[in-house]
Amino acid sequence: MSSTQMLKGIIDGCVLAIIKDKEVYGYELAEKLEAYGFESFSEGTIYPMLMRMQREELVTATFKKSTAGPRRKYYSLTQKGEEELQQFIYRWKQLQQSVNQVLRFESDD
Amino acid sequence: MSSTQMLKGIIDGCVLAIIKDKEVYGYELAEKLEAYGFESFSEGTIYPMLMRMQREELVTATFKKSTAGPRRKYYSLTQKGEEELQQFIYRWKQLQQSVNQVLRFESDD
DNA sequence: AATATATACCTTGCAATGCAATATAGCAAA
DNA sequence: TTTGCTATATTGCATTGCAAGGTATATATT
Repeated sequence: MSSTQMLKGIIDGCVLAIIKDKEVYGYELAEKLEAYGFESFSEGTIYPMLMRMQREELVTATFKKSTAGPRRKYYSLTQKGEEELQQFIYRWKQLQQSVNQVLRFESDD
Repeated sequence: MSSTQMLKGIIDGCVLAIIKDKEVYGYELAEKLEAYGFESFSEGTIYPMLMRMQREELVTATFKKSTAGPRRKYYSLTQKGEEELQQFIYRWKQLQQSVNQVLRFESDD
């Protein structure tokens, strides 16, 4: 079992939360996630995910010029994206509760 | 994003924790997981997972007779399985911390 | 005996998604 | 020009959750 498997589906919610706070572009997002302690984040994860979210209308995107390199694609949350985020938060709370309950009796030994 | 995607890789650790507490058979495991609040658990998930764990030598299995149906395949944790469980717990704690930080919960657990 | 019900394990085929590797390109400084 | 950082995108693969379907055992009911 790799660490990456644990992330499946969970990153999505975290990305939505970050975007809600402030519009971001992909490259920036990868750096933020790493700062939050999510290890080993590659562009092969970030960009397909953002494009999928755009396709699902959870986010919108606009290109803006950069003074330090090629243009950046900034993502913002849609109403649908906000709703998805709320649902994620609910599910995350439930998951935490269930997992911690299972692990609790294990640590009682 | 479905609820099932969030489970990827996380169920494994929970199953190891349950098995460590007491040897279980697949059918029983499914019921326990449901009791812990993990919804929608099918045998199409449980059995392939247990067989994979056996292949990876995280668990051992022995058949025992049942008085209420066909024989049961009981699973126990190996040393390797215990080590895997400890690693899962560590990763789970880290994941919780990262996600909760992103979501701006204050995690005291 | 035949049928129904609950228990119990397994397989097939599919869908979702994280990610390494790779490609392309803008911009600035040496 | 070359180097290096910035920035987006694509391809192909591996993993794994799960619905659907199959097989088999034991007990109770008809």
